[in-house]
Amino acid sequence: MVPAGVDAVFAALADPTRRSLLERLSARPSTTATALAAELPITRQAVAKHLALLRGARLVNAERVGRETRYRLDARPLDDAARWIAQVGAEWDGRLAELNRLLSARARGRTSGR
Amino acid sequence: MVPAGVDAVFAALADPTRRSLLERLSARPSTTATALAAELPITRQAVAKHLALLRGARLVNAERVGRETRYRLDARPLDDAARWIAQVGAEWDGRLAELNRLLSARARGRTSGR
DNA sequence: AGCATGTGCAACCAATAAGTTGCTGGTCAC
DNA sequence: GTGACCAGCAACTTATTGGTTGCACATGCT
Repeated sequence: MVPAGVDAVFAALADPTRRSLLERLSARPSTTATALAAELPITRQAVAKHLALLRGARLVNAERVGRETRYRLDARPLDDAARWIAQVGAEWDGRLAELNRLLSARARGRTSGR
Repeated sequence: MVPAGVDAVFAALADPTRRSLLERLSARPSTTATALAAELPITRQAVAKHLALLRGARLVNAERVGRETRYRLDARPLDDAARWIAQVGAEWDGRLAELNRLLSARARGRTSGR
C-alpha cells in the first residue's frame, strides 16, 4: 500500500524545469516566482504554474508577505519517492543475488562433479 | 552536471501504470507483455507502449525467445534518480540545520542574556 | 495621488501522452 | 497445412501539459 502522495511527487519530478526549480529552491531559504523566472527561459506565469503544481505535491510552501509571495522548499515528500525506488531496487537486488547463487551452485556442481 | 538518463527515468516513473509494471517486474525474473496486460485493466498494446518507454529509459531489457519476447527489470538506472533526490534532500537538510542553529543561538542569547 | 512592481486569473495554442481498434506477420502444436 | 497464440505496426481519439498573452488587483515608494 503506497502512500497517496507518491503519485503527485513523481509527477512533479517528471518535468526538468520543475526539477531545476527544486534545485534552485534547495539553495536559497526562499524566493519569489519572478526571481526564479528571471533565471529561466520561460515566463513568470509558467513558473507560477509549476510552483502551484509543486505546492500540490507539498514540495513547496507558499507564504504571502507584503506584495510578494515567497516559496520555500519542503523536501520531506521526497522521502516517499526515495522509499519506493529503494524498495523496487532492493527486490531486484534480492532476485539478482538469488539468481547468482543458483548460477554459482550450478557452476560448482559442474566443476566438482566430474 | 546531471546524468542524461535521469530525465528519461523520472519521466518513466511519472506514470502509475509504469510504476506498477516495474513493481510486477521486480517480483518475477521475466515476463511477457500479454501476461502483464492480463493483470491490468488495459490492453496489451498499451502495456507494450509502456514497456517500450521503459526500455528507452533502460529500466527493462527485452529479449525475444521463440514466439514471445520476455521483459526483465534492470533497476540500475534508478540509482541516478535516487541520487538526485538524495542530493536535493541533503542540501535542504543542511540549510534547515543551519537555520535551526541560528534560531537556537538567538534563543540562547535571549535566555542567558537577561 | 501616481507610478512601478509583484501576483493572480482566464483564455488560448501546440504538442505530447495514454489508450483504443484493426490488421498483418511469425511461431508453435496438432 | 490449419488453427491458436504472441507480437508488432499504424491510425485515430481524447485528455493533459507546458507554454504563451492579456488584463485586473494589490502593495510599496515618492
